Amino acid sequence: MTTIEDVARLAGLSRTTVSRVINNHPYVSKGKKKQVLDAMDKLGYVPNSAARSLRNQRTGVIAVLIPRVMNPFFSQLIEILETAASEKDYQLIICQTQYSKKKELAYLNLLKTRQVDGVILTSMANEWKTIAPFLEYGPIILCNEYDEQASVPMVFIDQFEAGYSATKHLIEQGHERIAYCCGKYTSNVADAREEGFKKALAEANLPFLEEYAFRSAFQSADGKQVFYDIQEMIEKPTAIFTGSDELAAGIISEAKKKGWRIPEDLAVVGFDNQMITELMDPMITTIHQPLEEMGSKAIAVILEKIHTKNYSHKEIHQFYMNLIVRESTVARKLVSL
Amino acid sequence: MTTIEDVARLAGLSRTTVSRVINNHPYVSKGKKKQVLDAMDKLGYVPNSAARSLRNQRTGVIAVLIPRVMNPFFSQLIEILETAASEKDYQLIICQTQYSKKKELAYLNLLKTRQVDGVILTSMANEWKTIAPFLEYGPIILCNEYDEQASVPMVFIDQFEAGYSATKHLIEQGHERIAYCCGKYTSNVADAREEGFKKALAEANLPFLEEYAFRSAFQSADGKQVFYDIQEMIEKPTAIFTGSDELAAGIISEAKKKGWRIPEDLAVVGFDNQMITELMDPMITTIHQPLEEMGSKAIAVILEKIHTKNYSHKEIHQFYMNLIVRESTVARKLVSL
DNA sequence: CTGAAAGCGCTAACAC
DNA sequence: GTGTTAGCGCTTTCAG
Repeated sequence: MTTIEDVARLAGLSRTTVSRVINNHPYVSKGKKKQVLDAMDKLGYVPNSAARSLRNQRTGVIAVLIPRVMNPFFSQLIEILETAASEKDYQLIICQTQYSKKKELAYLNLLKTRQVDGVILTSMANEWKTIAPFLEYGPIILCNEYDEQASVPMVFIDQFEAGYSATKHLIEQGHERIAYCCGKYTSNVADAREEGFKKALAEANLPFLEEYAFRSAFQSADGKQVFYDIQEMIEKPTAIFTGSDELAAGIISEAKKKGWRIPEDLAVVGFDNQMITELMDPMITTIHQPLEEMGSKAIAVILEKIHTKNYSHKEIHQFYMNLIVRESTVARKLVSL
Repeated sequence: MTTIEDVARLAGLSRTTVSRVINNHPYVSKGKKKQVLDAMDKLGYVPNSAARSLRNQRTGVIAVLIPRVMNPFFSQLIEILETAASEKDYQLIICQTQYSKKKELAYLNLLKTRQVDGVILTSMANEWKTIAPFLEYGPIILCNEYDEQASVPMVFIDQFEAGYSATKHLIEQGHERIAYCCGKYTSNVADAREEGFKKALAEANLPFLEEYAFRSAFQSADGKQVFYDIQEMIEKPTAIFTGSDELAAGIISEAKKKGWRIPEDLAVVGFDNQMITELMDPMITTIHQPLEEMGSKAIAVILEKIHTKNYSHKEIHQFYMNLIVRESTVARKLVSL
């Protein structure tokens, strides 16, 4: 392993001067700078990052805690965060919590061990008061999550509005029996959606029926089950609002296999505007989130926190979504193209 | 920040003893061990990982180089690798190369800077001879990729057989004009598939037609374009072998929109057995890879390399895939359930 | 069984 | 402009 010492020796200069060149400090004469650069080049020298971290008390790494990488929504978020971070010369380390409180805490420990400069939580398994103590060791921000209690920056979309506008759209199509189907993992997120859903119903004087509420559906496989449950009902809903596109796709796919027509027999709204919404037949009406903007904002915000070292400060960065109407809610001939 | 020194002071012992407790060394008396543990507990002490890395010359981190996180195949692979690594107390850092040679090299530098103990390449943008020099700094293995030249462990499936069996299946359905559609990014992978494809054709005395070969299609959007190209042909293929399920889904979705019947007008084979194969209508015939096994093997192999420090040694760990026949190649009533 | 001391590779006062 | 030196927090000889 070649060290700064080797470079200094070969260049006939001190470690300090070499260090100054590495870090682009001023006050190094042109000639010596070149000597250093040449020596570094000849030796193929690269600074040891553990030594730098130890010395500088910073790592250049940010941890992103994510429930599951395979969830397309989250993998898209990772991609965006990674791109934004790498522009700022920060590495991301991806940590899968699998919705486990224990794993989440284990990964928050990265902050304590100084393995990372900050943590981005994209979902919260623990309560805020359990997480708060980690703020002593570095910044934590929420991206795609909201918590009333949390005293940190939060980047998220208005889930209430999302639930509201999707439901309103269904009501405008003449539906009166509308089911609600949304996983409860991102706790507060799901709650806000449900509030929006309820508000739209209330405005139209429609009742919220508990038997039409499915609150533990996450993936496409769960969508299948939801469809079976609906199929068993005496008085079936004619439309359903779902918390993710895969869920919607699962319901649609299974419904079609059983001979249901979409949207005539069941109108379905997805969430996230993933690729699959345009591949399915019918194409899925969904909610589009401005993920790119959210991702860039999240990185900008956490870097700012890292630099200012003021971690405990509530900040709201709210974004707006929009409804994209496709065939799964509006009979094909009526879709505006 | 609380250090080992603080713990030692509070426990009334030396740093050495504390270190011994942390690292579970023998020869620490029960009483003193308890004193140390109590002090650590009281201070909420956690060892600084940069200091440990510097001292131990190991980081406990492995880099996974991946073209794009959003590609469901790769995100599935990440999930599996992450799970396997975390069982062994290793962190994964996910690096998106975006198929760029430059980015790939930049990330290989993590090995030089000692930020990671090893690198898993899931795809190669550069030639092996460009990558080889990095072996001086730590182990590199290929997972899901193969290279004749590479002198390192390689974990992959028999892509030749995959291409062969999928094509043979199409031929058995009576097809004589079969198109080939596979992105070329994972260079050797695609080549092997193509060889298998050609062999199956040759065995059936069918010609390989260059105009039926699409070699730069990756995502579902590319699938659309491929379909348009096919639509323009005078003599259209009646079946198509594709390199990914999204590609297949893109083709099917677009074909249906133009009124084609699948598989009657065009039979389609996907690759990877992703979720989407069962959501589409028709469900997609595809190739299933034993990804779990590959991922576990990859982690086991790289950990072994990290420990033995013998990096330059070719090892073949080949896995077998199997064809899953669904509706996109066999008319619905004939699918065996 | 326990501790003193050296040093992993790097950077930043501080002197000159 | 440049060099000397003192650590960052940890582990590991080596000596007792």
